[in-house]
Amino acid sequence: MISIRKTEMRLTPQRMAILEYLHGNIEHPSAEDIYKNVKGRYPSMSFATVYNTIEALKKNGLVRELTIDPVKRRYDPNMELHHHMICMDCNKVRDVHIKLDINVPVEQLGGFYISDNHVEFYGTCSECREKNIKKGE
Amino acid sequence: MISIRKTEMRLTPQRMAILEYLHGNIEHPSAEDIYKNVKGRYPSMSFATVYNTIEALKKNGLVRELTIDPVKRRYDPNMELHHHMICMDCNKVRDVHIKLDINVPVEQLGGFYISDNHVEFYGTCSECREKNIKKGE
DNA sequence: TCCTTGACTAAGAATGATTCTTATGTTATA
DNA sequence: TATAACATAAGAATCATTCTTAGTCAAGGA
Repeated sequence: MISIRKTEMRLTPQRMAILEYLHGNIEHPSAEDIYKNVKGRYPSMSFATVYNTIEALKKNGLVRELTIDPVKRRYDPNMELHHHMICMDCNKVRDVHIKLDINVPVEQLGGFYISDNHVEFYGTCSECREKNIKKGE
Repeated sequence: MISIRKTEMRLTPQRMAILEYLHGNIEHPSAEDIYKNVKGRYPSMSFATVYNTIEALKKNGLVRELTIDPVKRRYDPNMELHHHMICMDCNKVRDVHIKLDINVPVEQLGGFYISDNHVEFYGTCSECREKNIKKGE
C-alpha cells in the first residue's frame, strides 16, 4: 500500500509560483508551458528549476505525470482518479471524472495485481466534429 | 497480424528485416531495440531507416505507437484492440487481450465521439510480488 | 553569533531520442 | 530509356530532459 511520507517540501517563491500556475489547471501543461508562464513573474526562472520542482511535486504526490503525448511529458495537478479523452483531430486532451471498475478475467491477469487504471478514450471532440461536418467530410 | 500485401508499400530488404523482427513480438520494442536487432543482419541499417519504416508502417496501420514509456516511444505490431498491464516495480508491459466496452455518461462526454479506448492497468506483476514477499515488504 | 549541513536555484553543458537534410540508389511506368 | 516517385543512409540539427557545478539560503547546534 502507498504510505504518504513526511518529506516536507520547502515552499520557495519559485515553487509557489509553479504550484499556483498548476492549481486547478486542466490544460495538462508541459514543462515548457510551466516555464513560459512562470518566467513572466519570475524572470530568473530556469528550466532546471521547473524540472526539479516537478520532480519534488511528483514525489510528494501533488502532480501526476502523463504519458499521453509522445513528444513531451505533460503534467496534471489533479490527483483524483480520472481518465482522458483525446481528440485525434486537434490532439486536445479532456478529463473524464468517473471511477471505472474494470474487470479483467483471471486468466488474463496471470498473477498480476491491479491497483489502478487509466483509460485513454480516442475519438473526435465536438468542435472538430462540427468542423468536419462543415467540410463535408 | 502483420500482412503487407494489401498496402502499397515497397518491400525492401530492410523493411522486411524490420517487419520480421516485429512480427509476433510482444516486447513492445523501442526504435533502438529494432535498430540493434536488425543491424545484426543488415550492418548498413541506419536509425533513419528504422524511423522511416516505422512511419510507413504506422500510416498503413501495421504498427501501433505506444506512449507508455515517458523516455522513448515503443511499438507494437499487434493491432488488435488490446490493453496493457504495467508493473510499477520492473516497468514490464504485458498485453491484455480483451475487448472492453466502457460506458461514459453523456454529461461527461460533452459531445465527444469515442471511437476507441486503451486502458493502462497499473500494479505489480507476479514476479515482483514474489520478490517483495521474500523481502518481507 | 558563527559554523555546518542540507536543500534549493540557476546557468550552461551533456545526453539521447527523434527529425531533417542531402546525396545517392532503386523501382515503376510512360 | 527517361523520368518521377520512392528508399536508403550518414551525419547534422533539434529539442526535451538530465547532469554538473557553483552559488544561495535557512535551520540547528556549539
